[in-house]
Amino acid sequence: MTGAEKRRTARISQILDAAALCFVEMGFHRAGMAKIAARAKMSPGHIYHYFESKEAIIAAIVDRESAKAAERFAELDAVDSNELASVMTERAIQSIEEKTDILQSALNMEMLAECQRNPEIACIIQRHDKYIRDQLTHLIGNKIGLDLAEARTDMMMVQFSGLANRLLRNPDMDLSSMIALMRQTMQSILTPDTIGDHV
Amino acid sequence: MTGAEKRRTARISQILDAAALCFVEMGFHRAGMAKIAARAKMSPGHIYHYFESKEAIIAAIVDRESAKAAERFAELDAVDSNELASVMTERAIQSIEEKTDILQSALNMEMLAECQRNPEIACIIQRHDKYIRDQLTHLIGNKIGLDLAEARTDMMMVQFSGLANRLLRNPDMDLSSMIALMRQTMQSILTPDTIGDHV
DNA sequence: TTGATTTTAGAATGAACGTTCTATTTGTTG
DNA sequence: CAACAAATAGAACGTTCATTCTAAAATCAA
Repeated sequence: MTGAEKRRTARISQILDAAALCFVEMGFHRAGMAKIAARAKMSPGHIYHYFESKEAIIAAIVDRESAKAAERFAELDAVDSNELASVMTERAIQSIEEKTDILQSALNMEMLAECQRNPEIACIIQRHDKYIRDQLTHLIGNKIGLDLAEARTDMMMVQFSGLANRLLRNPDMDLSSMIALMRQTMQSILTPDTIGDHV
Repeated sequence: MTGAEKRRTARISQILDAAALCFVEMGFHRAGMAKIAARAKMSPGHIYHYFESKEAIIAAIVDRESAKAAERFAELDAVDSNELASVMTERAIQSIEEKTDILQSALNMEMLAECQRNPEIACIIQRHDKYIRDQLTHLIGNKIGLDLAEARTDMMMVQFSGLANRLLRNPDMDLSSMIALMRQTMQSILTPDTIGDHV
């Protein structure tokens, strides 16, 4: 990578990092380019050498955040088949405990709200969602070897997003009982004969 | 109710209805007062005779939409105890099938995004969430008479919000299999001995 | 009907915002 | 080092937006 290319990717990271912070704090449409630029330590005008518009920055953020989530699922492919079910369960619990994921949740809601009126954003989100779903279905069906892998995947994904949603609506909720609930539900989803054959 | 009072409440409804439509289509912060006023068939300035600011309109919308959701749960109090479990299940499925709830989802996401930076909105949402949760816990614990009512309530609420979330992320999803999944999960939640005693 | 009060319209205001433009600095290359 | 290209700053522009202000229309009371 040449010096120019290095600088370019560094600047783009600066912009995306700054934008992500601003978006979490103020939302996509109240975060101004001036604020983003100040945080990225460059002039507003300079941002336009790397991004065509503010919309392009939003799209890039959505893509990056979705890709992050997808990557974490992809890591599970390397886990041993016998341990996979318990590793997935622990990962799920871990994501509840980590405070950092609340920031992620903030962006998630912003993204979901946005994808209902911005087709480009909707497309990005759907692409990553499909990737995660395919990945999980493969893990559950082929590696763990359970039947009805798609139904189990959907249950799991409902569980994940539902939990994030509830933590936003009720931030004072008792985390430990939520974790117990999540552990049990995950085990139930990843156990044979739990799901009826009428699905 | 005097003529003046009638007119007043009519105008307020006009404004809230118009605002709700605008907010669904463009989001809280891109929907301009001019658009809302045009849709409510009055001048922008006139809106300020009924609402102190745009923020106040947002708060009123959040309150109204949350109250609508809470009301639908309150209706279940009148249902016969023996039928309650199946009525709740059918209600859940119905809410998946109704296309109108997608509009509701749009507003929900907007509201959840907003409540992360607007404490007043957060307060409104938390109040209604607590009301719904208490209501459900009462129904499950006292009317149906199941143990571990709080845990079952939380599972149910996770399920609900999770499903709405997933339908946004993957609008082409097969509804009938989702409904089958929901029916089974609801039955599982509302059946004794489903939940382990370590919760 | 007349006077008073409320309701309504619509233009005016001032701030904020996304974007563009011009100029300056920095870095690279022959 | 000189000359050119890329990077960067920051002011300027045009627009949009929430809000305010002024005045007209409508309603009501007596």
